[in-house]
Amino acid sequence: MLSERRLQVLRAIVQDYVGTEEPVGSKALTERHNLGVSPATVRNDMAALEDEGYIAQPHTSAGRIPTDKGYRLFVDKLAGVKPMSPPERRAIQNFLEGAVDLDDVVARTVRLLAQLTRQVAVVQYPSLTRSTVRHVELLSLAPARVMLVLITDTGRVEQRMIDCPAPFGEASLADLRARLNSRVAGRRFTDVPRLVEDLPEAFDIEDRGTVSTVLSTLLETLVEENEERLMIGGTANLTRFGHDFPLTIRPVLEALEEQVVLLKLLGEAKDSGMTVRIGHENAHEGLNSTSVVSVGYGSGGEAVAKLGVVGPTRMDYPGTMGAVRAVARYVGQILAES
Amino acid sequence: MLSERRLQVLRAIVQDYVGTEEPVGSKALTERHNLGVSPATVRNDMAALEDEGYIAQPHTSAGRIPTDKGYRLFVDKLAGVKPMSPPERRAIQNFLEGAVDLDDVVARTVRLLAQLTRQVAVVQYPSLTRSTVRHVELLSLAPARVMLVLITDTGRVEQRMIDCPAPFGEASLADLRARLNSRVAGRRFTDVPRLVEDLPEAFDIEDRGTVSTVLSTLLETLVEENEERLMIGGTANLTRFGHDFPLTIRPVLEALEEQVVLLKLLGEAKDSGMTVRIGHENAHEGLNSTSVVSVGYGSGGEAVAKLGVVGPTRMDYPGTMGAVRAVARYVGQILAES
DNA sequence: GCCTGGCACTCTGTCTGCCCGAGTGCCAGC
DNA sequence: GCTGGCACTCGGGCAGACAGAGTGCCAGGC
Repeated sequence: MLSERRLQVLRAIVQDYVGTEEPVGSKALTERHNLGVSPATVRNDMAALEDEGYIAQPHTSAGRIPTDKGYRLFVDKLAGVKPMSPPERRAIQNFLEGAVDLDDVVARTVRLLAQLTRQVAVVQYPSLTRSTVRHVELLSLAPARVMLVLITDTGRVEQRMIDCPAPFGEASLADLRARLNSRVAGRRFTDVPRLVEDLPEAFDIEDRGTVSTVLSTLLETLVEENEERLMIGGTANLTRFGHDFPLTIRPVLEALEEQVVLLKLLGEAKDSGMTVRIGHENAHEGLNSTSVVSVGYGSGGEAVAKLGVVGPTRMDYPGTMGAVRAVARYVGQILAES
Repeated sequence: MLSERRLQVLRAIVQDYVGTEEPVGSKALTERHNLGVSPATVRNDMAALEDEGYIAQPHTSAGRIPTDKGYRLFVDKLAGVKPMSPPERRAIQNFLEGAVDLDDVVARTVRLLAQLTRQVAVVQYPSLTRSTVRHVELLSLAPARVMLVLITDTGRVEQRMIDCPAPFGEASLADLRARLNSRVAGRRFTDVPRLVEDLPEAFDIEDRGTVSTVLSTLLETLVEENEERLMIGGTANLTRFGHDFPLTIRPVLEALEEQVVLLKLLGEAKDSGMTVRIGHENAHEGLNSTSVVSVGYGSGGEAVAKLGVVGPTRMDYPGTMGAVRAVARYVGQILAES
């Protein structure tokens, strides 16, 4: 177990390193922090911290930098979440309130997060699987061609073109539309399959094929995972990464281009509360020198999607966590209102 | 006027520099290209080319590199467009044909372009202003709340929430929906305002307010320019830019994040034919050391949007132009089919 | 027992001087 | 107008020296 002072030393090292980007030595530490002890004592503490694996030396006779394990301890025990100041909160709220539609909400959220944290922001679109159906619309485009439009409570709209096995009259279509909506409107996606199961039986035999086709398209749309879109922004902030660029930045950019990777990344995060993955805790190799701070957000009490930021392990964790949490909260509010 | 051989020398310089990324000297040139003259002669030609501003020396006693003006001449006079090979064409077609909806078409196009050219790809969504209306749907969500869904011939769907000034019956809504569609379905966006102008007059006095509100929302949606979305990809290719990164890459990343900048960039390109903007020809400062190759694409003979790539001025112009042209052509085909 | 000041040691980053190679410009000759 | 030759310039790479920062350890003091 580490003594109180050693934890303080670790905290000081993390804070200084995050600020200066340079390995921090014992002398500088005592000068900048009121530890009440001399550099020599701090050196002893540092040696202990190094033995435990919390900090490391890039090379002999350099200062120390925190390891992933050190950051982990810092985040878990030594630092809280820095709340946003009232003016900041107001700015966030104002900025998000100007949004005109869902795309805009997401786009604004990305910008905001990127600006506040000066890092790369990732925002997942409110997910279909968690939300409820507001309305299903069926449009006849041709005798045997129907367009399905699904509107969700988060304001998202999905459309699918359907080629029917047989021509389908306008009356039958209206009938199907009415029955469908009375059953699924306001229901959660996960309940829909059960609710429409027996629907084909209510129709004439010659229409059943089409009804089934429409229903299965609807169900596909509901579960379609590749439709989990997301938006990223602030990649220019990657240039602040370190001085040894190309090698560091390239794999990160590559990872960010792969929506699949990002979705998995956000998916791995806890559903509730904030998740911080530090360095090698990230499964994806390209992100081994980054940390990901993510949190769920949603219109009700429930999270419908996640958002977060990707930055160097050497990041301002309290500030970043504060910003992420605040943004998630306000986005949730905006979604609930609209 | 430059002699034939001097043009050949310029062409050789561009080709070598693009290949090696290093200033090219007279000796290397004569070795790699069959110019039929000695290095000394080439040196004289180089001096002339430098006087004219086509090439430059990074410093005394280094080889020469092309200037923007040199690339311009190269693109205009010295190089053609390198056609894709049949296998490449087939690969492009196969890859694009797998797309399931418009989003997917655009996403695949971006990936494809980025991979083929190994540069940053930018694809504009088929623009609303050029296309036609397939269907307008109105849904009553609450007594005084209507959702407008606009479906375009390119498969794009836009939705807007409308708060009505007065409650609006289901019958009136159906009436409006029918009248609206009979007038605008299949028509170009630009014609819509004229076509719906007198529509409110057909309704009872108490409904006119709502009808007008709906119509104006529709018109807004049609012209809404900020809805000109685009997608980019291949930013990881920026890391191949040069060895002096941070300074070069940062402004480019920043420019790429600004949709407005990119839209303007594509907007500046000619409507037909391929546009190549080299280095300082780009209005945006951050892109002064990049070239942009763009071209319009569309489902019919007409361009509905643009796509292109952004790369270092030192790029393989013939190859890039070939890839951009080929992709645009096939995307056009895919859009026409769906 | 813990903290402290002092001292020797190590390593990095930087600066200097040096040399080599690549490339040029120019000139005289064919 | 082309060519070979020659002197000149400049950047890159390498070795050595040096200053600065930081450490580890030890003996002494509270």
